[in-house]
Amino acid sequence: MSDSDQALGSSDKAPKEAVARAFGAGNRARLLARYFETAGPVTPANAWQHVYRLLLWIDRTTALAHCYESDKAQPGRSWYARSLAFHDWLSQEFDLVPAKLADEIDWLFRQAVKDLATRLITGRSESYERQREPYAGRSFPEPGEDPELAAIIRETLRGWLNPEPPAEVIASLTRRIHTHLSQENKRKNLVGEGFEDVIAAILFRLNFNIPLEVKTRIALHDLPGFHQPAPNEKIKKVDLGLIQEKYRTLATAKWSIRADREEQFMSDFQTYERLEAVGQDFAYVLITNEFDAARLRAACERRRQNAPLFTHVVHLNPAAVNVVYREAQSEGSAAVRAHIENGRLISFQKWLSILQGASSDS
DNA sequence: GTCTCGGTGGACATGGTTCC
DNA sequence: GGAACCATGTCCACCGAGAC
Repeated sequence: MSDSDQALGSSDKAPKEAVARAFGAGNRARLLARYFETAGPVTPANAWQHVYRLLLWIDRTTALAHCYESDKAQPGRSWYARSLAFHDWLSQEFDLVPAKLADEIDWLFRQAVKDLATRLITGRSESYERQREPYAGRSFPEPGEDPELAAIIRETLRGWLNPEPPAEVIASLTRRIHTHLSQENKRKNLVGEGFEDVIAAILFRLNFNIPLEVKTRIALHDLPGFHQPAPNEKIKKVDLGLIQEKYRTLATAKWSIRADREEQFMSDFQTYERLEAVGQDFAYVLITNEFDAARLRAACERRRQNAPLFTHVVHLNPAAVNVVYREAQSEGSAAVRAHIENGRLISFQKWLSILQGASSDS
């Protein structure tokens, strides 16, 4: 357990219902409440750090903070240099040596994985034993057994293993390796709705000149001033619905952006516009941690009729984007730098300050 | 002409939630 | 309990530009 784990009280025992869905909304809410109990004050200036401490992770293949797809970030490829720059910048921001950054981020996932491990240990003895009972005594392989991996382990460590470990020890080791690697696949679930939850948790802890109501994953028609959809029409949900007196902000939170998701932005907005019921403006905001210049540029420049599609395009920290592209000469990177400079791509801090009613930098 | 590299986007895997 | 849907990252193929 790292120092930060101890500081944040990770020894709390997870309730059964939370452990049953370690990555579900209930357990996320429980873990977030625990994190913020001891995480210190939340301000617009440090909000991005809380998001990174909770959600950002280390790419296992590069051992660097993740800022782009793993296959593009392998040593020798262009995003490896950018990942190094990002890792270096973040380590400095957190006042850490680069090797220690891993201990200070990814808190939510690491805690959820602990709860998942609890479930696996306690849950296997019941259903697992029942399922295997008809095949008992017939030499069926155990889950996680991997003869090829076992052979690699034996071959690599042959000179250091005397005597050679028993087969069941090697099998136990391969099972642990498989479990460790498969956990990474579960991260997607946490980064998805977890990003919305973390933003909401931060908003709950800030003060606003005009009181702010925050709703996550709310049906559009449950926000004030929007019609119900037609009976045969699917209910439209909003990642984050914010209400300040009569002003409504519909925010879409995407940790990263893909082309297919870009298409959704326009169709979502068209639905919001069509179902708007009171003839008043609403804000449409994109909050992201995307680093790809082309995707950020597209989000900044996308238009509907005669206006930008998004009222604000918000990046967790545009300074990190500048660091990543500091040596890039491409048209896309130049466009993104220009969008940061002219205020089209704003920081999470800036957006929170706008919501607080202090539109100047704070 | 061939190779390498960066950019792009479709297909897919995984797991949570909702609905029936 | 299962199907459908939604979220994400990864895998993979393709394309175009530039170097040789």
